[in-house]
Amino acid sequence: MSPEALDPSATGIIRVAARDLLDHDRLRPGQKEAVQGVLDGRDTLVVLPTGSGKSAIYQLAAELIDGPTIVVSPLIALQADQVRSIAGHERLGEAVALNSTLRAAERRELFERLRRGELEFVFLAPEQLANPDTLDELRDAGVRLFVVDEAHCVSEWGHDFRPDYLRLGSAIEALGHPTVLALTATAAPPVRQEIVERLSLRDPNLVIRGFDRPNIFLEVRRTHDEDVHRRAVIDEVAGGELPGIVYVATRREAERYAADLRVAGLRADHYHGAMSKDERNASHRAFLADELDVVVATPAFGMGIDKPNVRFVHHAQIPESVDSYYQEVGRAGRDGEPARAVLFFREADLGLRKFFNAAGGMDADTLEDLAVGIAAAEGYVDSVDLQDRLGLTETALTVGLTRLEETDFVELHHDGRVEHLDDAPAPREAVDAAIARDQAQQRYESSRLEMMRAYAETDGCRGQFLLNYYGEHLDDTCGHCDHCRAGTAEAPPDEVPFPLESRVHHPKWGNGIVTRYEDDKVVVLFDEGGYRTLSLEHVVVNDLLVTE
DNA sequence: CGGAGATCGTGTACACGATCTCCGGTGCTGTACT
Repeated sequence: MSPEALDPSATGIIRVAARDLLDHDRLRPGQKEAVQGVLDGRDTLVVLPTGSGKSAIYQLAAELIDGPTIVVSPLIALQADQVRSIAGHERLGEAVALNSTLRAAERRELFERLRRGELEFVFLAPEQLANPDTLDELRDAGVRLFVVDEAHCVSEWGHDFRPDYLRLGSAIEALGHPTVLALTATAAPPVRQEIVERLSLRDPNLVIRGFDRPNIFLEVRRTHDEDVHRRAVIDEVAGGELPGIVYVATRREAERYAADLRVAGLRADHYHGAMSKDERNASHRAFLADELDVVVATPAFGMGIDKPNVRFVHHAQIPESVDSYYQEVGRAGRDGEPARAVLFFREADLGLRKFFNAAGGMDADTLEDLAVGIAAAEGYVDSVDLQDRLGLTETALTVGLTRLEETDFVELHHDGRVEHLDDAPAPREAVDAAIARDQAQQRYESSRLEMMRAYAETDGCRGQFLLNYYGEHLDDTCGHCDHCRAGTAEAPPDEVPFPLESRVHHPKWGNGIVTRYEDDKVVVLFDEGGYRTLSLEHVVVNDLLVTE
C-alpha cells in the first residue's frame, strides 16, 4: 500500500466527496481502494458485482482529478443512461455523450465546451477514438482520467466483432497515457489478464471482490428430445416466481418461446438485435416497469439492466462460455431475495455454438490480400484506400490490420495511415503468424465452450465450479445448487497434488494455472490453448505436471 | 453442427419420405435521402 493510502486525510477526502457529491454516507467494499489508487495515479482494474457502486468509483475519481474524464461505454443507450444519472446529481460536473446521434454542429459545440473546461465527463464508444480529429480534440483537452466501463468487452468483443476495443490501448497512448480505470462486473483470470495487456495498464491496482451469489439457486436439466426440452422450459417459467429472463441463442427462438409463453398465459415479449430501436425500448421499458412476466432474449438484452426483482434467469440454450453464463445469471436476485437459474442443456445446442466460434475466424485470403497490398505500396498506405480497393467492411479491415500489427508487419497510425514497417517479416510469414494467433484464439474459445459444457455435466457442486472459474474457492459445498440439494455434491478434496491457483508446466501445453479438481480430474488454464481437463492419474503416474 | 423450409421422387392424385440448401449473435459509424 502506498504511503498516501495510509494517510487518513486522503481517504477522508474521498469520504467527504462521496457524501457531498453523491449523498453516500459510507463507501462500499472496494470503492475506496479503487478511488484511492486512481488518485495516486495507479492504473486500476475493478471487478465488482453489479449494484456494488462501480459508477460511483469513476464519478468520484473524475471529480477529484483535474481535467475532463473520458468514459468508454459500449452502447449508446448505456451512455444516455449514465449521462442522465450524472445529471441527476446536482453537484457532479457536466456529462455528455459523444456519438453518431450528434449532428455536426452539436459535435463542434461539444468540443468547444470541452476546450473551455465546461465538461467533466465525456461518454463515448471505442469507435469514436478511430476518428483522428476526435482524438486530437481529446488530447488537447488534457484528459487525465480514462475510464473503460464494461471492460470485459475488450476481450469478449475485440477479436472479431468490435475490433476498436483492441485499439483502446494505442488510443490511450496517443492521449499520453492518462490514468486508466477499467471496470467490469465479471472477469475470469484470463479475461483480466487480457484487459491489463490490451489496455497497457502499468503495474495495475487490482480491486476484485466476491463472485458468490448465495441467493441464486443453480440447476441444470438435461434433455435429448426437442419437444420435451421446450415443454420443460415453459413449465419451469409458468410454474415459478416472476418476473424473469429466458436467454436463447437465436432471434427465431426468442420469438417462438415468447409466443409459446403467451399461449401459456404469461405476459411475455421477445428481445433481440434485429428489432427496431422503438421495439427494443418498448420491451425493455415494459420489463423494468413490471408490465412483463418474462423477456425471452438473445445476448443483446441485459447490459445496463439494473432491475432488483428479477426472480429467474434461465437459459433455454447453452451459452458460449461460463463468462457469458455468469454475467447473464448475475442479473437475477439483485435485491438479495431468492432467485433461480436453470440451464436447459441439450447436446444438440453445442453445434450452434461451435458454428459461432468458427465464424469469428479471420479469412486467410483476406489477410493475404491485405498484406500484399500493403507491401506493394511501400511506406504508408491510407486505410480507407485499402478498404475500397479490397472491398472490405470497416470491421473486417480493422480486424485484419490489428492482426497484422500484432505480428509486427505494420504500424497503424491514428490519422488512418498504415505504415509498412522497415523490418517487417515477408507478407507470407506475417499472414501465417497472424493465422496462428487467430487459431490460438479459436482454441481458447472452444476450450471456454468445453468449460461451459463441463458446468452442465458436472456431478459436483455448481457454486464451487463457478467460483473456481473466477479464481476463488469455497471451503465447503455452496448449498445453493441442485447437487447440494440432492446431497450428492462433494466437498473439495483435502489433499491435492498441486495447490489451486499454483503455476504448473505441462510438456505439451506449456505453462498454466491449476483452477479446479473434480473426481479424478484436474482442470488447468494454460497460457496458450485455454482450459484443459486432464486425468489426475495419468498426470501423476506419468509425471506430466511439474510446479513451475 | 443442426433445424427449417424448399425441392425432388415416387407412382398415381394427394401424400409421404428422402435429399438439398441455407441460415444462425453481440453494435458502432457516417452519409444520403425523405
